[in-house]
Amino acid sequence: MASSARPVVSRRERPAKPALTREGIVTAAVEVMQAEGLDRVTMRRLAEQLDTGAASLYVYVRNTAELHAAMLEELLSQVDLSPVTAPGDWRDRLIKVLWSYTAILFVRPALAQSALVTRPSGPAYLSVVEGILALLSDGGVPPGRSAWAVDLLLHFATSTATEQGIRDQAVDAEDEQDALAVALRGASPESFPRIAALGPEELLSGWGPDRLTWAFGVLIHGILGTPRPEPDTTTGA
Amino acid sequence: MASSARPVVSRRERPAKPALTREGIVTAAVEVMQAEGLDRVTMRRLAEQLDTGAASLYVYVRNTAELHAAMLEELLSQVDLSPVTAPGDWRDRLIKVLWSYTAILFVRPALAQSALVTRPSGPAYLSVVEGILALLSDGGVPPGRSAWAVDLLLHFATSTATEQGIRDQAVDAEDEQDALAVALRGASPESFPRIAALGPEELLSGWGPDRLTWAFGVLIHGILGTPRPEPDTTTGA
DNA sequence: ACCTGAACACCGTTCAAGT
DNA sequence: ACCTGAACACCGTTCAAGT
Repeated sequence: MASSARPVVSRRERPAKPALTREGIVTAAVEVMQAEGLDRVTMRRLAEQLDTGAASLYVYVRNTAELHAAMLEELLSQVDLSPVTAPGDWRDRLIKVLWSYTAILFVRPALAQSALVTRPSGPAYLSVVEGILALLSDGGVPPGRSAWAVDLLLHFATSTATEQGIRDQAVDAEDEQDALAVALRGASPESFPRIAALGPEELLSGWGPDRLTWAFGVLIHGILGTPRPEPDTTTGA
Repeated sequence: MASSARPVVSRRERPAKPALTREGIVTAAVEVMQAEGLDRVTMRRLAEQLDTGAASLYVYVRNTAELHAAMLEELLSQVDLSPVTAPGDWRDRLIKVLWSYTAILFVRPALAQSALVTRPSGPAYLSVVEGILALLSDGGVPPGRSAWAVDLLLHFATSTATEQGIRDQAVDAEDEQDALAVALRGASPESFPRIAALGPEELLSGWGPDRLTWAFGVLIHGILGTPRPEPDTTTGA
C-alpha cells in the first residue's frame, strides 16, 4: 500500500534544521533563557539547541557579551511607550514608562545585570530614551539636564531590576536575607544606635512596588530641583 | 667552611606554608584581585596561591559568592566616615561619604557588581549605614524615610561604580562607546527628534565627577522633598 | 563564506580516602 | 576536624581543515 507519491516534506523527521542566522541565534537564546535561565545561555548550550557546534556561532556573534546585548535589545522592544503620548500628568506617565521598563528586566535579572555593563544601543533602546526625553520636555526640564536625567533614570531602573530580581531567585536568597536580618538585629545600640532604633523591620521593609514608586518620585523631584553645574561658557564646545 | 650549626629556619625555602584560615583566604583573595582582577579570583587560582587544593577552601568558605562578599566587607572598612562627625553642611558631608564609598568600589568594579547581588552585612557595611543615617538625621529627614533613603543612596553608589568602572576596563570599552555613539549619531531626526537635537555630545557628556556629584544632589534633594507613602495606620506592624 | 571537530586552557563543586 | 587528589560536569574561544 505504499503510495507512489514520495512525501513532499523533508527526509528528516525534525522540522529541517533552520539555517543559522544572527536573528535565529538571538531568538533561540531568548527561548533558552526563558526556559532555563541566563546561566544556561552558554555558547555550547545554545549550539546544542541549534544542532550545531559552538564554534559556528562565532560567525554571527562576536562573544558572549554581545549575545547578551542582542537579547536585551530584543526584549526592550516590549517596553510600553504609549504613556509618552497619552494625556495626563507627565510625572505619572513617566513613572508608567519606567515601570514597564523595570518590569521587563525584573523577571530577567541576570540580563539586567549584563545591561549594566554592556550598554544597549539598538533602536528599541533609543526609542525608550527618546520617549523619556519627550516626557521630561513635557515637564519643562531643560534639554541639557534631560540628557543627564534620562541616563540617571534608566540606570536606576536597570540596577534595581538587577538587585531585586537576582535576590529573589538566588539560591541562598533566604540565607542572605537572614544574614542581613541577623546582622541588623544583632547591631548593638552602643555601636549602631540608629540601626538599633529603626530595627530590621524598617530597614528591610519591602522593596515592594510602593518603594520603587517612591524612588522614582525621589528621582523626578530631584531632577526638577537640581540644575546642572554651570559650564565655563554657555556656548557648546 | 660549612658551619656546624644547622640553620634555625625551617627546612623549606619558602616562608613556611601558613595555616589555612578564613581570614588568610580572604586576604589572599584581595591580593589576587588587586594584582590580576576579580576574574582571576577563582577557587582554583586561589588554592594555587595558598599552595593547596581548591577543595580545601570549602572548609572555610561556602562558595564563590560568599568569598566575594567577604572580600567586599574587608574593603568597606576603608570608607572614610570622618565627615559624619565633622562640622559643616550635612549635604556636603553626606556627599563626601558617598564619594568615599563609591571611589573604593570604582577601582574594583567587578566586586561592586557582586555587591549588587549579594548584599553585604558585616560590621563595616553597618558602619556605613549608621553613618549615613546620622547624616540624614542631621538634615531633618524623618527616620522612616531615612531607612528607605540609605538603601537608595548606597544602591545608587554601588550600581554606578559597577557601571562606570567595568566600562572603563572592559576589553571592548571603546567598541561599545563607539557603538552607542554611532547609534546616537545615526538616529534619524524623524524617528528620534530629541536624540538628534541633543546629539551624542550631550548624551554621552562625561560621567565625570561633576555628573556623579550632580546625581547625588538629585537624590538628596529628592529625598528631602518626597515623603514615604502613608501606611494604613501610623503604628507599626 | 560558512561550518565543523578537536583542542587549549580553564571553571565550581563534591566526595571518598587519608591524616 | 581538616586536608587532599581525583573526578564530574561543565565553560569560552581559537584554529586548521573541510565544504
